[in-house]
Amino acid sequence: MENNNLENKNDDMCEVFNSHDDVVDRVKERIPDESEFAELSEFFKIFGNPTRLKIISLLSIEDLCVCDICDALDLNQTTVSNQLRILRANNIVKYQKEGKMARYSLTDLHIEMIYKVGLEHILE
Amino acid sequence: MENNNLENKNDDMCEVFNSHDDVVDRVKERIPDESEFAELSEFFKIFGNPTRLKIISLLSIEDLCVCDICDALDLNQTTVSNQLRILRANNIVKYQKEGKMARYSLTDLHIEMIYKVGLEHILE
DNA sequence: TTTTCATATCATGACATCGTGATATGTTAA
DNA sequence: TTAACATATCACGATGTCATGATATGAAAA
Repeated sequence: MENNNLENKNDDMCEVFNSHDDVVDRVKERIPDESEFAELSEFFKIFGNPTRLKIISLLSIEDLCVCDICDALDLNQTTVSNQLRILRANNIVKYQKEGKMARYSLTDLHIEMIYKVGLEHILE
Repeated sequence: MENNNLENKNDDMCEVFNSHDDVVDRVKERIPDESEFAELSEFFKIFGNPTRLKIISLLSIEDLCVCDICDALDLNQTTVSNQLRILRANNIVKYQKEGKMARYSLTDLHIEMIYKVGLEHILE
């Protein structure tokens, strides 16, 4: 079917090599589905903000309470709290209450890996 | 200086343990500077879009020309070309011209690693 | 109880990003 | 040449995200 040289696609691009249909069919089978790309892009969006990256960076060194994060980054409490909420909602940080304090930490090693590989990439 | 019990910070948070000043000083020293966070967040922003992730996903399987990407993802050419430009500008894909075609590939293994660790994270 | 402190949530205006139509560029074929 | 094709760029309206001020919650101290 794919080498039928009169069989056309909807659009009119790239008919130069008819092997392309094979390539396209082959790679289409091997990628995740729509909903996984949606979820994954939401996940990576979280890393796309300097404030959140700073928080991730701090927590990759040690667990901290909200006020220490504010202090270390010189950011106001609303900003930090809002970003922590987003980080929490996306399963990137977790926390435990200790009296009136909330001690935050990274959810798992994936987070640290992604952060570090990214940093390596831009520094090379 | 940091244990002076009358020395206050600008805001009035978290004076419960005076050990916190030490913690803050310690972690502050170990994080990248402002410009690196800015650059890194721009880098990760690129992963925060499903269309770009799909392109990255395809190219992690094999190198492809623009029209094959359009075809495999069922996206119009403008969309793909625009996203490829962004991917190129952020050093995530590279390409070589072959006649009128442009064959795209991932810049390096960092990209594939980040993509795959992210996928692993959301699938667990 | 009242106050203070640590943190969370809500609302909002400034700004960024998305997909896409229109159009340009550059290459090959006729 | 001219036509067809593969790809790139521009412009723009719709939508999303950001930091922050105002305010709420809830725990411990007074």
